[in-house]
Amino acid sequence: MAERRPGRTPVGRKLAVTSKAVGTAFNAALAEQGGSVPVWLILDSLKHGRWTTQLDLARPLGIEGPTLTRHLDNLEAGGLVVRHRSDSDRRAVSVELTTAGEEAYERMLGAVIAFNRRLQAGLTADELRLLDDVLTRLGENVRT
Amino acid sequence: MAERRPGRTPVGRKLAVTSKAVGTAFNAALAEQGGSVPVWLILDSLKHGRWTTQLDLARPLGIEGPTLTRHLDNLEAGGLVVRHRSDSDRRAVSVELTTAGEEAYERMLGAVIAFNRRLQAGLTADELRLLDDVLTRLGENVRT
DNA sequence: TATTGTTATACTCTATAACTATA
DNA sequence: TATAGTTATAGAGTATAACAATA
Repeated sequence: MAERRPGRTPVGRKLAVTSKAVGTAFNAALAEQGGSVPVWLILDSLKHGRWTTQLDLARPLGIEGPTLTRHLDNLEAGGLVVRHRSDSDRRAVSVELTTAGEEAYERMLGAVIAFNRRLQAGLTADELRLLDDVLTRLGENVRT
Repeated sequence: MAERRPGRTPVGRKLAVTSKAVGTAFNAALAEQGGSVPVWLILDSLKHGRWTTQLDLARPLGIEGPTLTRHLDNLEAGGLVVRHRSDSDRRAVSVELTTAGEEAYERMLGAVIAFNRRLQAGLTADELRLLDDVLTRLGENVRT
């Protein structure tokens, strides 16, 4: 069996456990504003218009089309977004935030900012930069 | 709306998206050996005997008692662990890996080692140390 | 009364396969 | 035939509340 150096957990295990803890806390912070992590990621993408087709939206978030459809169904039922088919290509669907959606987004944004402040407490700018860089490379390393 | 410096995503969002991608890939690697991330974490804890009561096992993994019970039910149904009540305290339950459980653990360990190698590709020892340290502090920052 | 663990129940997020409607 | 999106269906992981057994 592999020996472990004291204080060093295999990075995969560490990332799995930490990200679960952080994700759960992130979800809890968003739940107070009626949101969740995937919902926040979707609203944020809509807000910043970083996409064209729904698959282009889903892919970077690591979800498949039907999962996005389901989230959009819920958001639409909650009155946060509206969908209507495009005129130029009637297969395509345009999704927009409603006024209520914008307001919900802003509330969640407040929770996200507060959460990030708490999460980053005690970390230097250098450490945050390096964390960002390392996470990027980890993501690339597992991309199929 | 908050401006974003180029190349810098809020750490919460980055961690959420990256850990989802890494977690999905980790799960896929374990699934080839009949496992999953939570199952691996549980088997690994059993293997290293780092616990006494089931709650002591569940807590560090970020799950609640009933969730652990469910996983142990599945593991027992699959013949990987056996449970029997302790003689000294008949409320407590002792959980042990069977021979089949040990074998499954070893197969998963191979997958985990290979996965970690892939995950860490291109990262220096210094970067890994810092990542470990930073993840620890992030976990502490969200601990309730 | 407090603790250990289980049962009952239900929720969220997710995916694959098959489908509709366009193109 | 290919593409955009949805519907149908199913599964994994999780939690809260109530419970049983034991201390």
